[in-house]
Amino acid sequence: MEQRIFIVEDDVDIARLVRHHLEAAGFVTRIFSRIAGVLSDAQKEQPVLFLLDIMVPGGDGMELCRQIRQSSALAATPVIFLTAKGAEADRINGLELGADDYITKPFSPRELVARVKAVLRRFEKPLDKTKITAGAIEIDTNAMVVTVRGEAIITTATEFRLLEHLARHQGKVFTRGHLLDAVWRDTHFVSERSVDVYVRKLREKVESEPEMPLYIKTVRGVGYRFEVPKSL
Amino acid sequence: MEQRIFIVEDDVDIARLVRHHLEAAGFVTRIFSRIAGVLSDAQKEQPVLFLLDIMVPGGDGMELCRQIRQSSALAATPVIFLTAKGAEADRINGLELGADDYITKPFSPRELVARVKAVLRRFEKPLDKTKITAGAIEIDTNAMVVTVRGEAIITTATEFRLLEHLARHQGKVFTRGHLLDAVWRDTHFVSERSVDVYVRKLREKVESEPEMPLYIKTVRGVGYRFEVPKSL
DNA sequence: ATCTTCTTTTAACATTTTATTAACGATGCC
DNA sequence: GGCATCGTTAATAAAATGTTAAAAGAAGAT
Repeated sequence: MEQRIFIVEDDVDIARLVRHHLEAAGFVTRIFSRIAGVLSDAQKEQPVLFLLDIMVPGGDGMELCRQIRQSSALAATPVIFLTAKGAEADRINGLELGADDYITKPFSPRELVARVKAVLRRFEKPLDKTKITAGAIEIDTNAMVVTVRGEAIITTATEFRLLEHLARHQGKVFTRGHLLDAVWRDTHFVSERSVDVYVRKLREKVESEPEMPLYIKTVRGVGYRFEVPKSL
Repeated sequence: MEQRIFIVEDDVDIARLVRHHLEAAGFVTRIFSRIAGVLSDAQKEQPVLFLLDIMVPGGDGMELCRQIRQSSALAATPVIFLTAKGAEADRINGLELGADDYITKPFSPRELVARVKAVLRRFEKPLDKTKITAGAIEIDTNAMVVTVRGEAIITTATEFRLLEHLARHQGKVFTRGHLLDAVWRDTHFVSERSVDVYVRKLREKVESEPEMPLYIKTVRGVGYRFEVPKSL
């Protein structure tokens, strides 16, 4: 699962250093040396976290943070401030900012990575606490268990997410592209044919006759649709 | 289990930010900008905690705290005061009045969430069931003793907390991150793989066949789930 | 304090499972 | 028929987890 972090920092040396440690920890990073463009790119690339230097040219970090919080697509994305030690740090301490954590320079690589991971952990969405029922299929998102005609079936995490998404929006047709976006973690290098393979796997586990699927229908030229068989 | 927190704070910006961080931490919040209505709504909604600004219009926070303590339905609900910096006197009064903690502004998000969780921990324990039974496993949280198939087993403190947390929420899947947050004291420098090691240790002590665990199941791609074997 | 012992954490390697693609067959549609 | 789309399978690459042991850190005892 690719996790992209946006680093907004004008000091090239610091930015590179931060990038180096975050990438060593498995993150993908993007560096911005000015504020311009950060928001619009973030809408597209959906970073999991922002690391903002408070003193970036072309505006300031706090202002950017406020804008992030006001953008519905990004409001739930955590923000960590990078700040120089001293007086600046005091302002950060204030709640008026909306950052989720702050790191004062100089900082140790270990601490940087630890803080980033800790914040991401806190932001992990709690699993939904719902039961979805569709015909003879029951999906318990809390326990991550699927029951078909009373029997529990075993699914992989991706199969589960795909089934959940289809069943949650039953009746609606999704293109393969939409399913990739909704279900897969990183869609960049994944071919749309993967969806076909997963649909096949789900049909094998969920349908009594995979070749004549009752639940997961294909809509030729478009994609797939989950529906509840009329006979039920 | 949904945990609702009442925020009583007239400064809208602060209230929103507090809400943002608490909700990110998984709590449900309600904001009151005045004291009127807090008590009566609390009777109905049973919040698990109050966050009171000492200086709210329409009365004051201390008075509200006193009323909470006098209401039999709410007397056991913890209260945390939000106070302006340097108001030393307020702290003392607040604690004397029955507040369980106080946070001085400005404060960091991490501190806020940490304090709230700490207070809840303190309050929840005695109220919780002291004995958890799951299949052939018995956990006495009071005595900190675990019994498996009639035999007492010895666990370390961390093992115990992990087992307790899993067993208390049996059937639910937890990510390693959530387990770290819930079970470990300081999560900052701890890798998620530590969870795996502890699961292994618990399986060795709890399962009759650690390689084919019946209680502590792994949910690949997600985390772990505690369940009671069907045969029991 | 110092030493000892127990606990916690990480790091490394082994193992298992899952994700992805590519190739080819089947099917529907004009 | 011919073209595009979908189904199916199996091989391979990639990722997640299991497992162990050793290092680092805490807690207790002397």
